[in-house]
Amino acid sequence: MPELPEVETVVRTLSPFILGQNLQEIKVYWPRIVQGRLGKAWQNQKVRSFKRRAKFMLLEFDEGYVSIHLRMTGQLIPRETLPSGKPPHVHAMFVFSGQVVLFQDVRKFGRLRWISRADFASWDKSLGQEPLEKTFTADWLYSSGQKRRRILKSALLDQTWIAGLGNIYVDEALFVAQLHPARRAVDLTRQETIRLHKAIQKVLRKATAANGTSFMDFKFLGGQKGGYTEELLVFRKTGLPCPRCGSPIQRLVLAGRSTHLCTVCQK
DNA sequence: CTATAAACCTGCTGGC
DNA sequence: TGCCAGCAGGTTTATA
Repeated sequence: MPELPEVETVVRTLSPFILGQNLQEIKVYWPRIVQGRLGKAWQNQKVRSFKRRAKFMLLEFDEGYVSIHLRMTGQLIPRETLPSGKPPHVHAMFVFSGQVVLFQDVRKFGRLRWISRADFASWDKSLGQEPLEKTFTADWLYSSGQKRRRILKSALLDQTWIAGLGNIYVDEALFVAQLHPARRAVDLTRQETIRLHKAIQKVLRKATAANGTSFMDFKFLGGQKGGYTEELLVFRKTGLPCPRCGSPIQRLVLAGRSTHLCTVCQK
């Protein structure tokens, strides 16, 4: 559920609550959400920054980072004080000096991890380009695409190539670029690659500005929904008319993922 | 390398 | 109305 625009929205809206605070404690109620060991290098340390990288959120401390991944159904919910009990589906609580943030996740797929400064570079290197950064250019997309023989649907979901796209925005970007998801990255012409590059940035920028897409679960600040749900063009629109040509949107399964497209417009 | 499936979890939906 | 198989936006791991 949370892809780049949703994670960005969480970071933006949650930042004022936690920046500059001291993280006193991380209460963990479902240990499997923790990868490796959280240690205590962050304990009673000031939050230096709170940023997004790919679909991860990073709380930066002097000695490293606490990374948070929401996977499918995770949410971070700010509270002024510690709840008296453990609310349903809350598997961790971040206790800051003047704020509490609940990690709630119905499906328990979300993950927390400590990344020391020493490990950060290799962790960062394992992730692909940030699609809204200046380094993400059409030229880069074209040349790196020459090495990708997989179909676009699968390639664009690969976080080691482009970091932050998920099922929703891959379908939306491919529709805007008028490219069929079963095309292979390596087979795209320069013109097509330029279209894809523009489409990815356009879709992600608009979705981020609208606070993301709320399908079933995504909410930020504990209850607010993303506005991009109203702007979706093809995702979960099976049978509805294509916004460009009016023929019905099709659904198929590619790379094991539900895929929505207009077979007339996307070649 | 690429592709596919299964696993991790729970809740919701649709069909019977 | 009630039950149950199937499905869900993510990622990793195993297997072919």
